[in-house]
Amino acid sequence: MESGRIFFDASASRGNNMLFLGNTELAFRGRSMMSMEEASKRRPFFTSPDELYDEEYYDKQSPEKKKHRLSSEQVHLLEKNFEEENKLEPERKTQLAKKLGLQPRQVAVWFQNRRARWKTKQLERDYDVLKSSYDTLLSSYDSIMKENEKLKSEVVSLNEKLQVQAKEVPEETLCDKKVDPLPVDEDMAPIFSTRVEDHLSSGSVGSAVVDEGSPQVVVDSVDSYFPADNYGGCMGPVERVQSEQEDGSDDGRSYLDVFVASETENQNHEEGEALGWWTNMYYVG
DNA sequence: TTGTGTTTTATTGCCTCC
DNA sequence: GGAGGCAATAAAACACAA
Repeated sequence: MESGRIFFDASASRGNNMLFLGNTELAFRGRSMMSMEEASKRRPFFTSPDELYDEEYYDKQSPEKKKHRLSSEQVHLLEKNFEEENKLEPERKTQLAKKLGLQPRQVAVWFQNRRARWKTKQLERDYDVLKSSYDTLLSSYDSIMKENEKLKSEVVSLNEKLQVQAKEVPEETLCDKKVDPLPVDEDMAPIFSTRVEDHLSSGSVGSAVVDEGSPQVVVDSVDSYFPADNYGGCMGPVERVQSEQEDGSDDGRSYLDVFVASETENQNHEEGEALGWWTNMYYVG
């Protein structure tokens, strides 16, 4: 066990006058609203709890360290306990403190800080998951756009062929049927120009705002930091990311499903279906 | 050795819950 | 109102490059 010294400010412990009883050395300020510098000049370290009120000691010792690093054994045990349960009930706190030779307050502080570190890490992990899903979606979006362009040019060339044929065949042999070219630009533009828009914002569901031309991603991380009750079990307050619960589309799909829809999906769904044009793609990431 | 960035321990203030 | 949680912050301790 490390034999470091502890500088301890009893005024800062919410009224708990914490005297250090473990096997670490202790310094006691025992006074409120005193700066660290001021205090350390006046209240140097005690080498044992017995010396706590030994006024002579003040004159002999000089302040050295003001913070105590826990030993690796202490940290190990704390980590083990944190893994089991990241919150401390009072009883466990007391037991653990006894075991470690620390003040319950120190154990509580350690858990508090540990939770904060865990949360930071979790946010980083969530960000990574979200980003990779977004990247995947973006590349899918690009390939869809290319495919779309290809199909558009196919339609154009087929129309040209149709018109050529119409000119070649005498009018009376057309059985009174007029051949219209497939609409491409004006009429079909809304269908072809697959601008990815928030599928959920139009029509019956949701109201998310998405960058024009940017795909939208909905992601859930299993161990996400974000509490389900606050963020609908989703990643949380990430811009332009919408949870399933928020959008009301509780369809049982994993949030890792990435949704891409053409802007016309809602308003032209029926028309699209009739034409066989509308596309609705799920990408399972 | 020293300057600098990171990690760890601890404090403070505010908030919520009982 | 007290206890406990969290965010923000301070400051010591540590790591490491120059």
